[in-house]
Amino acid sequence: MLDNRKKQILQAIVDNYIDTAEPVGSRTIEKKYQLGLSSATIRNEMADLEELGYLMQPHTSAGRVPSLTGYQLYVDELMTQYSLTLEEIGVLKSVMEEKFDYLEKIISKASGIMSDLTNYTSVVMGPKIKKDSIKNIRLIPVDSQIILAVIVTNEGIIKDKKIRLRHISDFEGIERLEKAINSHLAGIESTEITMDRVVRLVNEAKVSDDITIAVLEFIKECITSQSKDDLYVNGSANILAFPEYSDVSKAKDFLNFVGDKENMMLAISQSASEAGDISIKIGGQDGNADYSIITSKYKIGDSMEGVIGLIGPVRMDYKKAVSVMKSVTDMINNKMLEITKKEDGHE
Amino acid sequence: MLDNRKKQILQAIVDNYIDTAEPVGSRTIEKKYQLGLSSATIRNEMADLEELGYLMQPHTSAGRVPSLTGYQLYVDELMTQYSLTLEEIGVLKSVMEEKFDYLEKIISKASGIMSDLTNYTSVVMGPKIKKDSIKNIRLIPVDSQIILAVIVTNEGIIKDKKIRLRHISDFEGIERLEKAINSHLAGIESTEITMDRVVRLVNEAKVSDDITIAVLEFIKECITSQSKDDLYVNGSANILAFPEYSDVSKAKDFLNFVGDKENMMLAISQSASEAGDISIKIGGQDGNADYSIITSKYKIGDSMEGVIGLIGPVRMDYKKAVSVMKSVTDMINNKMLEITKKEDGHE
DNA sequence: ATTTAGCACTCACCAACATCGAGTGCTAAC
DNA sequence: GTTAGCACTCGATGTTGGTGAGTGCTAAAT
Repeated sequence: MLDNRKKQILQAIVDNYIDTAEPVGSRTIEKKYQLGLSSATIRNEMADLEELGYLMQPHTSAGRVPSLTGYQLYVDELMTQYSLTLEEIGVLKSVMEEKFDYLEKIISKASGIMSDLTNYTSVVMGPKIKKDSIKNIRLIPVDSQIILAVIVTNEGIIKDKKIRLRHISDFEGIERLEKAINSHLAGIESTEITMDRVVRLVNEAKVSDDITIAVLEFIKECITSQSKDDLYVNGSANILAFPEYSDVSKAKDFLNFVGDKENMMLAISQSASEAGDISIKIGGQDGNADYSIITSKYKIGDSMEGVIGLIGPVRMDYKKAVSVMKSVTDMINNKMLEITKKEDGHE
Repeated sequence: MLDNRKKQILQAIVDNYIDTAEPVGSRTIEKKYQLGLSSATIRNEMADLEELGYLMQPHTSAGRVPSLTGYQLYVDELMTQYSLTLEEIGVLKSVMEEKFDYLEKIISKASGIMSDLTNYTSVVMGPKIKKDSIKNIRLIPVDSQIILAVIVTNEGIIKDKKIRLRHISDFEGIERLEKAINSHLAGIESTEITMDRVVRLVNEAKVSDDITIAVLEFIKECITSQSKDDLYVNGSANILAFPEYSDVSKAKDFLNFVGDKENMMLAISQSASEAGDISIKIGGQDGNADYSIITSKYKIGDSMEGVIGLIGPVRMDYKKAVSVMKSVTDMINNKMLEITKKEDGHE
């Protein structure tokens, strides 16, 4: 479709624009990137690229700026690899050497690292538990009103939640419910939590509905990972460093977007679900969006998976972002392995 | 010290400046506030007020702006009461009617409401548990590596934490530890958690040090309220709406300040501890601060207390902020009463 | 048939300059 | 003690012309 020379030029333009945030002109390309072409030729090619929709001109006598399609082509075909600097590797290493006990700490640290290294806004979604890897569920009455529900996965990760009820008296019932849930659990899907199944459970456990429903809600939450508490956002103030957000109202929009956790979870999980390992969503596709979202899935053994993401201006350093994200994903995987391995060694 | 007329004029100036964010001149005061004085007289008084240190002039031919001491006098003596509008009362009412099960939900909702109503950044610190109101502590091993530690207060509020250890085998030891802690608990102070005490506990429980230390750490956290998870910050993007933060670098400083939870907890608890019910800290006193912090304590029965706060530009609508804060504090108290009453009815 | 040099043209950006007006301080009259 | 009047200050706003980076086009060079 696009001949080689056009691609080279497009790549140079995108690279340069990502770097400088300024429309790039033909002379800049001629001097900075030795393509063996005169500015006039580049000029002609640029006119072509504009006609094809890969470039845009803010005004007649300005340089060119990549269009969304331009960025798309860039991330799909043109983008080169970025290698982390020694310093960056150092930061990652130092984190690798820290001891982590809990999933949450790793997750939140990962988010911090990502935003530190990229200066973009990072977001990490706590893992959802895969249906078939729940080792067991415990229901512990701690008070006359509160049950602590705990899910333990095969990998030894636990999630817990307090369930508050009007009054608990039927302790044996809760025990029966615990048993009933554990035995019916194998391979439960969130969509399979139907009234039917609930009725059967209630019958078996002979415990009041409200307890059962609350517990099942919790399980569903773990499977679909829809808890706001599991979302870690970092470095949203970074956005202000980018000239495209020196307009305060734009910055405000952005911060409101990133601050709204529901919204954010939706955006992240949508973006992630559509693609495989790493997905890049270039601004404006949601209609309301002036920024790009890069997401990557991480896995904890076979039992859990979650998503990490970076959000920044459309003029984002995609190659750096992608490479940092890969490293962080690896880091999470390794650190989790460490935690879960520890247990295996002992049992 | 200050005669009445000077106070009136100072009040008018502060009120107006809070409203408009613009230096206020003598003519404005003459027209907007009927003090029965000509602009010339007001001018003279303003010159006096400036000499006394209550006002400042950005430049020779501009109006006057309150100085920090000016604000201080204003909040101490001059500030009138603000009554919430019907609309604002409506918002609060609608929240009052919602059902809340959990402390955390109320807390986080309260934070949201506060920032919505004032357009400032709100922060709510989860309550710390008073030492003498811990009903009991439970240690529940849920896995070969994890103990769930749960504190239940007299009011029926619970806090819990996962404690991960290398390997747990000594289940009886944990039970002994639980008993030992519960019996030694009466009147424990965070400062009293010394090596000494730990040793004694370990001796009594005959369980390994690391478990004991981890559990005591958790208790300490609950007593001193030093958990980052219990801090809810809302509406930090609001700051961008204020002209004093249209300078992006200032806005960035602010957002970084508010985003740093450790920092924030320190600032809030310092501010709150110094005064009684409501404390107003006017910018700059920390050296690094360009903004004001208003804090108010809330209580849950006799067993817990926490802090809510508002952070905004020095030119803050103090009267509104204070009144909203009072209402929200009341709301928290009432809602908590509801939750804890529920239990009393049953027991 | 490309590529390139050359040139006229466009347009954002900036500095210099003038203008405006809100606000002051001071003096003199009330 | 208060106020009217006036000269003065100084930031904000608007205008103007120059500058330079960049373009598109044409004609010469390869």
